[in-house]
Amino acid sequence: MTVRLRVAPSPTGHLHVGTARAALFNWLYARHTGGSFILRIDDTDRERSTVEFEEDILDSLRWLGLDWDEGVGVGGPHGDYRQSSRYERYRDVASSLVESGVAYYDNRTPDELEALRRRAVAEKLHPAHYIRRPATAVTEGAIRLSVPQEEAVVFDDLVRGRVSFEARDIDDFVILRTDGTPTYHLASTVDDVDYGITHVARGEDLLPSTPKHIVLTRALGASQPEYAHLPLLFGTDGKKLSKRHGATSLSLYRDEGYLPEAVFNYLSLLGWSIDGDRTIFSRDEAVAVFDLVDVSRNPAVFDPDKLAWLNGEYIRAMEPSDFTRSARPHVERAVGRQLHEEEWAKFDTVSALVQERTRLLPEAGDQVVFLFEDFAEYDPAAWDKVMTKEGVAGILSSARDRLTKVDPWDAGTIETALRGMLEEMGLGAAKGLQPLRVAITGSSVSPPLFESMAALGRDKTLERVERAIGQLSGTG
RNA sequence: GGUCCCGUCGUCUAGUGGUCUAGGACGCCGGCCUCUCAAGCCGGUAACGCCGGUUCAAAUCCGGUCGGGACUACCA
Repeated sequence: MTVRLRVAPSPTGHLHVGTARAALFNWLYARHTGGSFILRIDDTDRERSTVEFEEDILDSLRWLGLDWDEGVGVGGPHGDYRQSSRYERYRDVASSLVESGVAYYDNRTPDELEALRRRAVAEKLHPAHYIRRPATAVTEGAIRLSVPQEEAVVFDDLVRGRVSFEARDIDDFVILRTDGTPTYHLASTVDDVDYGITHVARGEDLLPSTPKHIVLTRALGASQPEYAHLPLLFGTDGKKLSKRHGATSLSLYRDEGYLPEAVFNYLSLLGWSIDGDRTIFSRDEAVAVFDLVDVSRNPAVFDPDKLAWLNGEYIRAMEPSDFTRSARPHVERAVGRQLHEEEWAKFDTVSALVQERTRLLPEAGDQVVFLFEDFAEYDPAAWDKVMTKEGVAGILSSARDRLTKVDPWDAGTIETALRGMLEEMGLGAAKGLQPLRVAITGSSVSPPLFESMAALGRDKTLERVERAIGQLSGTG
């Protein structure tokens, strides 16, 4: 039998990194086994579901490189793979379960149900203890599944091993609401059965719901899928990852210039490892060895620092031309306007230098703004640290004189001239060059100086050296 | 409270009775290199929650304990 897995996000928000990680593991296992990966959209919450979020989810999945074989957007033998299209199917299933006697109508009010729960708790019983089929049958209201009380529900979870729930702890849960809409348990289970899902790999938060799904699956006369409950993702405070922890939507990472390969690699490391000592590996390498049984049981803390480091590794590994192209939007964003061809040519001359110094693409922009716009003011800390020292004015004016004569204007010639100056003045490179860096970039941190000057051009370079001299003498 | 899950460096993890005075990675600290910053290289920091038991031998098996988490809806 071929393996079939699915991911079933709700379009009530952007694709969450936790959902993305679950999708990733499903995808890895499908690809590893040569099975199918299916995208279903669980949009039964009509109030909060939007087409924009659905689009965002599809885009994010594609961006991550998780292609699906069936489902929303690509079709397949099971309709459009949206739960909102299957209400009739869910109602039919619920009524037939009532007919066969394994489900029943319940028109008790929330207050009555609450009273039953309180009573059970007061008697130190499971809250669900008294929520069972009422003595007298009714023919309206919500529909509950009658959970068989004889035996425990036991299953072998691929990541957790044997898990067991006492039947008496499983309440007769609602499968169809009074308004005729399905609950998550019904819709999800019916879909898994109808779509022939063989492996359900999802977040551990659904572990307590699994016995319900198993009981329902049996009631439907279907065979039970394998379950794999993946460890949850936590924020740095040890709590389930949520909005409070900052960036939790995948599209945000895309917009902030993370590389999909890096995010893929990082996410795969959360709860899984390819072996004892490799951290960086390709999709194909992961596909080759991935197995759900190797997934870790403990929750993983999402560490933005490590993701950033990994992203830097991937950026440095890029083809220089790919980097240049990827960096462009970020450069324009940092500069605050579009650049023309001549300016791009300048950027190209320092692109490789910038690439080595970039972890996150937006940093590439920050490093080169000085090439295209005059900075408004010097970084105060940089100025205090390097420009207030003895002899700085002399360095600047001497450099100005030398730079005026540099010909041709390229990094090598500039370096020769400036190093000649350093030697003549008896200055160390660090001491003699930092003032020039601050003068032309406004900052004490920048790409290498000679290349920066070469890209900036002679006129601008001299202009900025003059500006610094003026500032020093108090007339700037 | 109840049910269930989890417990190796700050973090992600390797480890399935001896090869573990516990390995790799991020971070952090120090050094080298160096025009700054990165990168690179070298070195360092730091963990088997605790208590019992089984065994010649336990991070690995068992029990208990403590701690954390998820769930506990006519949300998903």
